[in-house]
Amino acid sequence: MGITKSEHFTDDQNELALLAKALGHPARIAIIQHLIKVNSCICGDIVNELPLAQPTVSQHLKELKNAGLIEGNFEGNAICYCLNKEGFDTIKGFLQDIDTYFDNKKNNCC
Amino acid sequence: MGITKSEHFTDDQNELALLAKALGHPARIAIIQHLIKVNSCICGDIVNELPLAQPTVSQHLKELKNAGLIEGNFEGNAICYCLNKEGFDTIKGFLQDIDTYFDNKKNNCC
DNA sequence: TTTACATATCGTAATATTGCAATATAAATA
DNA sequence: TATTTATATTGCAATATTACGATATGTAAA
Repeated sequence: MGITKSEHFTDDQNELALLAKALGHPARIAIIQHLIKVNSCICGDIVNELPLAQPTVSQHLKELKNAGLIEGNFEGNAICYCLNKEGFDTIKGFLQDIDTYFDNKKNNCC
Repeated sequence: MGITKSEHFTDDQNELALLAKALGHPARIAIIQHLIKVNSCICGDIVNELPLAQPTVSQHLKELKNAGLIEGNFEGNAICYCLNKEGFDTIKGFLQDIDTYFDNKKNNCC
């Protein structure tokens, strides 16, 4: 079907899945890694960093923005992109739960 | 197209994207949260925990396994599922890079 | 060796995603 | 205002994902 039965899951589960899904493409990972690498916001010219056409990059940026992982603000002629801490904090919370699992796991059948 | 241009990205980027993609569905988040909640491995009966048909759950488990996020071993009649630390450690490494970004960010235009 | 139970695979329909050319929009500058 | 530059939107083709019924496979116990 291709349609996800979101209504059967909790808001928490759906939000985490949306965040993870937004990270689930190498172009979007590359965008985020580039932001990390320059250690700053990127004001314009993110298209030339990626091996994809401009409309495709625009679409990936939109998905990251919709998921709440990046922010984009007009800076003169261009748009300034930054990572959005909130989105990543949600993922971090999930990974902390996983750490707890490994710290406390009772049964080691695997 | 629906086809990802993996060959244009690094192995690192492709691997992270695959891991994130595997987490990018609420059913798969639910499976992992259930493993966390029971604080142990789950030997059988994971189908009844989810609002999806058995073949669908089997498919989701397969994707989590392929991504390296869970492990499954035969335990008598059933299969025992556990979280796989390695996969999650890769994601944690990525999030640590993001922490570094927020700690050191030079330019605060956003 | 049947039977029962758990899980995997196949086949298929519905929908989503990816990518890009063409085009539109928006802001700065000449 | 016209031009340039940066980004977004539209429309579409190719491919991927999701879901499940039907069925196969594998394991343990009767």
